[in-house]
Amino acid sequence: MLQSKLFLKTIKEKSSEAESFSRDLLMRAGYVDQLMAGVYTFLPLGFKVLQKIENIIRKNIEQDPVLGQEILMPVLQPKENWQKTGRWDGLDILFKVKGGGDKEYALGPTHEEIVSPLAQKNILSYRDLPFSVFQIQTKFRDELRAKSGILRTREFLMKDLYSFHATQEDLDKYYEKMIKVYFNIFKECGIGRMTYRTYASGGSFSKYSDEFQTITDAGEDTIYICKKCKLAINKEIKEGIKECQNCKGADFEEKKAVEVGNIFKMGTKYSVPFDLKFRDRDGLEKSVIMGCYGIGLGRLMGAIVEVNHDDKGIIWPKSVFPFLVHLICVENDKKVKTAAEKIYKTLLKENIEVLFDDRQDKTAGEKFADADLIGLPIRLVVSKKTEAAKSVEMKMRNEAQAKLVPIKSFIKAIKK
RNA sequence: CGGGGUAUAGUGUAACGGUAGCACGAGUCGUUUGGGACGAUUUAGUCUCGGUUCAAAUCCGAGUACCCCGACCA
Repeated sequence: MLQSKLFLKTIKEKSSEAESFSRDLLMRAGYVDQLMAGVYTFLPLGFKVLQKIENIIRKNIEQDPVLGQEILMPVLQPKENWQKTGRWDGLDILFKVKGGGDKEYALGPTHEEIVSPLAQKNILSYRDLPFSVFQIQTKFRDELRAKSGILRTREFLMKDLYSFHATQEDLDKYYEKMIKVYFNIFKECGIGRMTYRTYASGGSFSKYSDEFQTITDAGEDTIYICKKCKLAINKEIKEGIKECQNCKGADFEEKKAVEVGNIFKMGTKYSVPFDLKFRDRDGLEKSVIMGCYGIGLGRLMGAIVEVNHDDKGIIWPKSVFPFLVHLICVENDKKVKTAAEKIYKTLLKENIEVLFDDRQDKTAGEKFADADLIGLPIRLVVSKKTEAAKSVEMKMRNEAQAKLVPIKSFIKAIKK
C-alpha cells in the first residue's frame, strides 16, 4: 500500500478531550473515525487490524479438532423470540426498531434467542451432541454510556460461540478447553501476559462466569489478582471473599482492567424456553445444556493498544498489525527513490505486507513521527546513506537501535 | 439514567459586551530533505433557536452534541 494513497491522514495534535490512550492514538493515527458517541468507522488501517484479530480467533477455534463451525446469524430479529425469554422488556440495552405496519424487531445484542431455536432443528438425540457454532458479527447494545473510544461502543464486532451438550460434565470439559483457546488467542494478540482469568458474576445468565481481564488503567473493572496462582476475582463479587477460590491464597493485588472476553455456563436457561430437548441413551427426554463464549473484537483491539504503546504512538505486537513493514524513503533523489521502489516490489512479491511511505512533500522527521504513531513492527528506511552502502536500515518499533542490513539479505532478516 | 464540564476555520487555541486573531493543516510557487524545515501567497470559523442590549463569540433561557464521574453492563 502506498501511503500517499492512504484514505485518512494522521493528526499531529492530541485531541483536547480527556480520553484513553487507545482512543487518542487510534484516532490520530487514522485507524478509526468517530461517527457519534460509541459508534466508529474502521478506516483502512483499523479494518486490517480487525481482520487480523478475526483471523487469529477463527484459526484458534477451527483447529483440529474443530471447536466450532462458523455461521452467520441475522442482526434483525423477531420480537417474539425475545418475549419468550422475557428479555424484550427485561434487557434495557436492547435496540428495538419498528418496521412497516408497526411490526417490531430487535437488533441483536447477543444470539441466545436465535441460536437456541436454530439448534433445536439439529438436535434429535444424544447422538447429535455435543456441537458448537460461532459467528463474527456486528452486535448492537444501547449502552447508557459509551466511553473510552472503541473500548465501549454501541455497535461492535463480536465473536460469539454457543456450545450444546448432553451432560454437565461434557460442558465442563469443553469449557476448560475453551479457556485454553482464549488464552492462546490473547497471547497471540500480544496481551497474554496482561490478561487474567477472572472469577466474575454471571449476570442474568448464570451465577458465575469467567472473564478475561486485561490490566489497563483505561479499564472499567477492578480485579483482585491472587499473587500465588494468578487467578483473579472481579470486585463485583469480591465482597466477603477472603481467599482465592483456586489455591486458597489470601494475598491479592488490586488492578484496573478491561474485560476482553467472557464465558458462561448457561445450563438450561435458554434451552427450556425454546424447548431444546434431546432423547438420551436411557430413552428419556432431557434439556440440552448450553455454554456461551464471547470476545469483543474492537475492544480487544483497543486493549492491545492500551497495553502496547509509548509516548510516540502504537507498538503493534508481532501478530497483530495493519502492515508488517513500514518502508520509508527519506529522499526525493531519483536513485534513492528507484532503490526504495525496488525494495517495495520485492516485499510485495514475497507477500510481506508493506506500507510504503512514498510521500514526496513530507520531511524525514514527519515520516518518522508518523511511522512511530502508526506503530508497524518493522521500519525500513531507504536513503542516500543506505543506498551507498547497498543496504537498508531496519528498526523494530519496540527497539531503540536501528541497524543496516545488506539489500541481499533483508527479506531473510524480516522473516526472522 | 443521575451529576459535572465543554462547544470559535479541517485540527489546536485566543478575543473587557464594541474590527473574530494566532499556530498547525490544506491549495499555489520556490528553496529544502535522517526526527514534524523555510519564504511568499491563498483558503476557511463563533453548535441551534430564542431573549437582553445601540451593539452578543462573550450575558440570560431552552435545545442539541460530545467528553468525564457515577449507576447500569447478555
